[in-house]
Amino acid sequence: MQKPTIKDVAKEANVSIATVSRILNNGVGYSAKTKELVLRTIQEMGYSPNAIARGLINKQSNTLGVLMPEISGLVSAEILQGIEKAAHSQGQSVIVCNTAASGKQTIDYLKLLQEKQVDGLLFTSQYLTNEHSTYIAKMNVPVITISAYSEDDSIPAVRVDDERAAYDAVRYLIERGHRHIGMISGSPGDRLAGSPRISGYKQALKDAGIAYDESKVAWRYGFYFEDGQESCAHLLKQHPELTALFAASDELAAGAITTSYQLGLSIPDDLSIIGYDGTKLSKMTLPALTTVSQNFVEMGETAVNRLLNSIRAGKNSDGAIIQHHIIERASVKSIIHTS
Amino acid sequence: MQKPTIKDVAKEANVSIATVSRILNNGVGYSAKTKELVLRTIQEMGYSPNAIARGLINKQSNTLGVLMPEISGLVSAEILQGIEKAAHSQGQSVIVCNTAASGKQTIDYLKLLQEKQVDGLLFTSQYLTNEHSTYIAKMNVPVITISAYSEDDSIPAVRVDDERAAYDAVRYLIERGHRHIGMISGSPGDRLAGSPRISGYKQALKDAGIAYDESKVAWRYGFYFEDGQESCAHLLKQHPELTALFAASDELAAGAITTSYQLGLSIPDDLSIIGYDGTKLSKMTLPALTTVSQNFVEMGETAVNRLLNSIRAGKNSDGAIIQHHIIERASVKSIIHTS
DNA sequence: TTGAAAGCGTTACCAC
DNA sequence: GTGGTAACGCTTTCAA
Repeated sequence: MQKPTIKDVAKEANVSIATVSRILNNGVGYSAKTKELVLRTIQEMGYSPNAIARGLINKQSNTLGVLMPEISGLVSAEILQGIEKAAHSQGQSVIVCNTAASGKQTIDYLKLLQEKQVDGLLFTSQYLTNEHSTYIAKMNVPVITISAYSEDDSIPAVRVDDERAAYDAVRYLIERGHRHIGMISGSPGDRLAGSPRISGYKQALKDAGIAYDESKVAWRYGFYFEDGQESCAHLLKQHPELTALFAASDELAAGAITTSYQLGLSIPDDLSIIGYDGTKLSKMTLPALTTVSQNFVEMGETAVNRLLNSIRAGKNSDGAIIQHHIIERASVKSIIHTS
Repeated sequence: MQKPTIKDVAKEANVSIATVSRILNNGVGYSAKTKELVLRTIQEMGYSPNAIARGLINKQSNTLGVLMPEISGLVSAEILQGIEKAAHSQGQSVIVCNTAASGKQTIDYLKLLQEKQVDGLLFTSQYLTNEHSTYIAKMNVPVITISAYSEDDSIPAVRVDDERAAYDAVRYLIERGHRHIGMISGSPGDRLAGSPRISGYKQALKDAGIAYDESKVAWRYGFYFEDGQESCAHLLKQHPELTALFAASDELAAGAITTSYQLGLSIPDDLSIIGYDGTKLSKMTLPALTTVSQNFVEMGETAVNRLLNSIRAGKNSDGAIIQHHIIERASVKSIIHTS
C-alpha cells in the first residue's frame, strides 16, 4: 500500500484537504472537534507530510548547503558539528559537499545545490573565488563564509582575527622570555591561514624590537602533521638557536613535537611550541599543547544564525569575528631569569 | 526577476514544455535542431531545473539521510567522508543528522528525514533499536548500518569483525613475547565496540594459554582520551606487572600514553601499547601508535553502494565485513629473548 | 517529432 | 468553520 497523502487523510476524516492542511500548519479556522478528529486520523493512518510537495509551493527547501574541501579534518569536522546543531535546532537540514573528494568541482556542487533549491550556502575553509560568487549571485541565495577567504569582500564572513591571534601567540612566547622564535606556517599565498598569521608573527616581533628574519619561517603548502615534521626539521637545522616555535595549526605543532623529539630535544625544556586551532588533538600531544584556540563550533553556529537571518530578511547579513583565546598547557616554558 | 522555469524556456524557444523536458532528460523524440535550439535557450536564460518539482513527480529525492551520534569525532568524520564521496559520485546528496547534539532524538530525525523523502538511511556508530527499525519499516526506505549495532539483525551492516580484530591485536602482542597484557576498553555493555573486543582479547589469551583476569580490563563508558588516561592509571596501579596494553580505540591509547609518561614509564620500553581504529591520531602520538586499522572511508563507501543497490532493487541488500589490518609503528616492543 | 493535459502532494485564496 | 480549486515546476502518457 502506498503511503497516505493529505488527500487520504481528508477522505478518511470526512473533511476537505484544506482543513487538514490548516490543522497541520497551526493555522486558524477549524473547531477543536475537527482538529481532534483529524489529528487522530493522521495518527491512525501514519500520515507524514511530504516536505517536497510543501517545498514546491512554498519555494523553499528548509535546507542549507555546506561546502568544504575536506570533511574528516579536525577543523572541518568541528565546524560542521556547529553548523548541523544550529541548523537542525532551527528546522533546517544540512547537505554536505566535500569539494576536494569525488572529483567534483565546486561549481558542480553549486549547480547541484541550486537544483535542490537550498535556501542558503555555507562556504567553509575554502577560497570563494569571483567565479563562485558570480554563480552564487545568479542563484540568488544568501551565502556566508566560515574561516574562509573570499575574493569578493562583500560576502559576509565568520572567522577569527587571524592576524591578531597569531600576534597574541607570538607575544605569549615573547612575554615568557623567548627572542629566538621560529614559525611553522602554511603557504604564505594562503590569504586566510597563511599570510595573516605570518603578519601577526612579524608584528609581534617588531613590537618587541626583535628583528624579523625570513629564514625563520618555514612552510609547506599544507597544515598537516607531515608538513610540520618537515618544516621543523628544516628550521632547526638552519637555526639551532631557536628556543620557541609558533605553528600555524595544531597538526603542524604535533609534527614539530615529534620531529623535535627525534632530534633529541625535549619539549618544552629545550624548545617551546605553541599551536593554533585548539582542536581535540592539542590536548592529546605529549606534552599537551599550548595553543591559540578558535571556537569552531561557535563559528558554525554563528554562521548558521546569521545566514538564517539573511534568508528571512532577504539580504546578506553581516559577518562576525569570533573571539580566540590561548589555552595554556605544557608545551611552552618561561625562560625568564628570576634572580 | 524570478528564476526561469521550464515553461519560460519553452516559450522562449517556441516549443512545448514537453519537448524541453525530453531534451533535459536525454529522452528520445526530438530533432537535433530543436535540441540545439533548446539547449542554447537554456544556456542564455540561465535555466536550472528544479529538483524539488522533479522529486515530487518521480517520488524520489536523490538524497540519503545519515544519522550519527557525533560528527566531529575522528571516526565519524572519516566515515562521513566516505559516505559523501560515494553518494555524490552517484548523484545522491547527503543530509547529516547529529543525533547527540541539538537535543533532538533519533526518532525526531527519522521523522524529519521521512518528510524530506530521503531515499535511504545510513545509521552510523549508533545503536539501532527495535523502536527505530519499526519506525524505519513504516517509512519504507532501505537502511544500512555502519560500524553500528542493531537489535534487529535483519538489517544489513557494514563493519569490521571486531572480535577478530581485537583477537589479532592481542595476538600481535603475544607473538612479541608479552604475557601480562591489560586491556583498556569501552563499556562491556556496548554491543558494538565493547563486548566483541573484550571477547577477542579473552580468546587470544586463552589460545595462548594465558589465564584471563577480569581485573586486567579497565573501562569507562566512553572511548575518549580522558577515559584512556583514567583507565590506564587505574590499571597500572593494580597491575604494575603489565608489559603491554590493548586499547579499544586510538584515543584511549593516546590517553594511556600520556598517563604512562606521567607515571615515568617509557613507551614502548617499559610498556607496549596497541591501539584500535587507525585514525589520523594514531600517527601523531609520541611514539607513533601501532594500531589495528579499520578503513572507515571504505566502510562509508561500501555502505552507500550497497544502499543504492537496495534502493534500486527495492529490497534490503546484504551487509559486508570490511578487512582490518595492523599498522605497525613504534608503540610496541618485542620482549622475546634472542640469545 | 511534437504538443496538450493530467497529475505528483501541498498551500492559499476565495466562496459559502 | 469549512470546502473547492488554482497553482507550484516538472514528467509522462496520449494524440496528433
